[in-house]
Amino acid sequence: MSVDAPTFSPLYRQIKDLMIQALEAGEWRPGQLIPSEQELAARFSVSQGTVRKAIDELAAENLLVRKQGKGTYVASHHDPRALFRFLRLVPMDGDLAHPESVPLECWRAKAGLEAARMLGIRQGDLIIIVRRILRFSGDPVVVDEIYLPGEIFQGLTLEMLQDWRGSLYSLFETRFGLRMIRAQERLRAVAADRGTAEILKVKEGKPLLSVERVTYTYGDKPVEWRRGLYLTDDHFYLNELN
Amino acid sequence: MSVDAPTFSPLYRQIKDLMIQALEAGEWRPGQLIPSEQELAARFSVSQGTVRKAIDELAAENLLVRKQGKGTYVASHHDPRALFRFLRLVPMDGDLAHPESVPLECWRAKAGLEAARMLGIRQGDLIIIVRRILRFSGDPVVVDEIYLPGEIFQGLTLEMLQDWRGSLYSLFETRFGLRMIRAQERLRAVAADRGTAEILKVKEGKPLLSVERVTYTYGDKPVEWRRGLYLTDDHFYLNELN
DNA sequence: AAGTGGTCTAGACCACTGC
DNA sequence: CAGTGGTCTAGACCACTTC
Repeated sequence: MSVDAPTFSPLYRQIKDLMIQALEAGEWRPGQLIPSEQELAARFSVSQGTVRKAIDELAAENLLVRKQGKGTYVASHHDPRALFRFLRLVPMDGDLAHPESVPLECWRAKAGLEAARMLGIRQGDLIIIVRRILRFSGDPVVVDEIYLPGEIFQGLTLEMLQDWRGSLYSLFETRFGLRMIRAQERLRAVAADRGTAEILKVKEGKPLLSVERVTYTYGDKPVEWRRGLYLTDDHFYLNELN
Repeated sequence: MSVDAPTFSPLYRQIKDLMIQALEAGEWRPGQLIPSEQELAARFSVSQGTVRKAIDELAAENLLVRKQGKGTYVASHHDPRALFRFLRLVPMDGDLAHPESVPLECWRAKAGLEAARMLGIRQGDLIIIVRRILRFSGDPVVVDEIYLPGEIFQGLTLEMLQDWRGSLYSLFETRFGLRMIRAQERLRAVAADRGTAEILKVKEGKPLLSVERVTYTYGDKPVEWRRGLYLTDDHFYLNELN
């Protein structure tokens, strides 16, 4: 009853893997221009069309960004368009104001059973926990609790978070060389506990949208686990089903 | 300050549009095999590679399904894999039992302001409303209220819904020739009202996940508006962010 | 004008399916 | 074996950006 391993890997996929290695190794950094298709074709000794197909897939996975006439760039969370790739919360009245992140706390702890499982580390390993709120045009709408593996995020402090202008992930990218590739979210409806209710200025028991997210970097390695509680009176979570 | 219309449309995209027309006109029906790439290349007087790129995009949009060695098929909601394309609710304990749909009511009404706006019809136009529940291994988990334009769904009855084995969309496909292409969902957390609470066997005020969905057919035409209330004690809404 | 990605073609060969 | 989609190549030309 053994299942055969895939016995055939097309050339363009091998090239793609080589390019992922180059990205992972930091040879090409976020925001930078990578070599032209012609150069890559020469480097890997394949035709331009083959490199092209590899880049096509990497662009579809949001690892690279093509710009006609200019070249191909490594995707970066500094790009303002990247912000809403993971944040699906939208104001009900087309108000496009960017949310403002307000870090509240940042402390060290030992990983419990659940955090360890979600982050792929051992129970008892050092983790860093961040609490922050997200405000839309001044009003607190989201309370986030973010669990990070201590090994990767050594040196992260509340000050660092508070001083940073930009998204969390753009900070992670520049300070820790971490690229967030994809994420998985599990949504449920829950009742607001006392503390959360106070922060969001609602009554205890208020229905909130609970969003648990595990975020992965290269090689499907989990590097962030967070739980957000969203107040959905004036906002909703928008999801496109294709 | 005028914005230029896209002044250039590549050949493969024109071919793609022609193929969408063939799908829309019913020349190729769900589940059927379409002509081979060679035949299509001859029919449209382009190279196979150009047809290929058109099909690539249609396959990426889930309108077509390629099967190596066999040919290219028109996607169908009869395909069991299609079921979970739109239903993102997953049991917390990897229980893969398929949900069971239980239609409760089906009646005619005139479209109110909101239904008319969502369905792109005029206020007062005939609509059909369906109420049903979804059960996972016997337990009611979802209450759906579904609004359909009367013009398209003439003749839909509760009996028809109850007799049907399979998903709603597969019924719509065979009985009304309607292909659901994509959908948009807006999620919020709400408190259970009296009636819903009774059906789901929970207390009034229980936090529920409200899922509003607008579903589109060819040409981005909305043809269904539904609101579901999901009980998320033993299930969650799973979303992949890529 | 030079360099980039984007399109289009034609042909060869590979992998998979069904007869 | 023939027919299908899948891969790979080489070359020509187009559209966009920059100098």
